[in-house]
Amino acid sequence: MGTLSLPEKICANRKRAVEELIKGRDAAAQLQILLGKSVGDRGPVSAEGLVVEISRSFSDSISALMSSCGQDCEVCKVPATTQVGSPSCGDGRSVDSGESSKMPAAKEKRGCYKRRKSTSESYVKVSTTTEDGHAWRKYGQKEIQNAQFPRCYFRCTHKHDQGCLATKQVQRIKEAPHMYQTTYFGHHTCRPYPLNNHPDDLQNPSSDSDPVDKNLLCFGSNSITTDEKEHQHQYPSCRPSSVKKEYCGEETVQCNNLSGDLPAVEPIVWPELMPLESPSVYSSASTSSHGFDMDLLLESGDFGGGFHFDEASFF
DNA sequence: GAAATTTGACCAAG
DNA sequence: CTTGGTCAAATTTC
Repeated sequence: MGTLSLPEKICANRKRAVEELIKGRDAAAQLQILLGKSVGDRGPVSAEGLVVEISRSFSDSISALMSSCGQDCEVCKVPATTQVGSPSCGDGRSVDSGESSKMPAAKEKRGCYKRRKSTSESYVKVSTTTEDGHAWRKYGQKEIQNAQFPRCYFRCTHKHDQGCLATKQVQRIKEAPHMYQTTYFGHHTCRPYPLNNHPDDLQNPSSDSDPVDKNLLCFGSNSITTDEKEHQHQYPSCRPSSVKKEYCGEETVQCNNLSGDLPAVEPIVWPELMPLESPSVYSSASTSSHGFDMDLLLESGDFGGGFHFDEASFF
């Protein structure tokens, strides 16, 4: 250490990151294929092993990238374009007063908002459930081109009473209809529910807890540090008591209390997320390697319930 | 009656 | 022009 100049060190780290990402990608592709097979048809490679490999590769690459740039590294900053929580997104209403000048009377018109840029701060979670411990309110649904299932749009229930701008989009995955891809935008600034209000729960978010954190990879939002993520998910309620109707299902993964006795994998299913047509024919994995992109699939059911995903292996 | 969901319309981005 | 994200009135649920 110390023998390399800074540019050399950055280059080396970058190379390492690329290698790790490639491995991760390949492992993810294999896992994707595996998940498309029946349980008894897995061949020599176990899904469990692949997940571990994926996790390790991604965390290695992340750490490599993190270590290769200082805090001022431009690459690691949030894209300057859109920042969730800014007046231009989250809630489209509060949009862009400059542009509203061409609007008659702001509030009269519907759809007066600015569309979120794809580069805005977001992260994706793929799970058999859409439960995440927060209370959401559905505000829209849309048929998406080339998607078998409609996409549902949710915003934080506390948008109005607490001004929480968090939103999410839920879409069933065409290649795996029992899985949901949930894209989160913005941070929860609300205090969801005083359920069991353990002060520890509120003040010590690191108490491992967050079902989301354990399983998601953050993309696009390079600005979300671990601390921020912990803050943003500091209410790790795994219990449906905190949830409204939309959380009638069960948590299948990543609860802090899921030590062993996992519930049967039975995803929450909104009727509107049901297939528009029978998903009897899955697309071949080769056509969809981009569909999952970097999303990490973790389904407890595939791990026989005994597999505990260790956060430590992640970061 | 209040709160949540549904659904058609509106509008911006591409 | 097409597609996707959001709004808000109407409807449903509790």
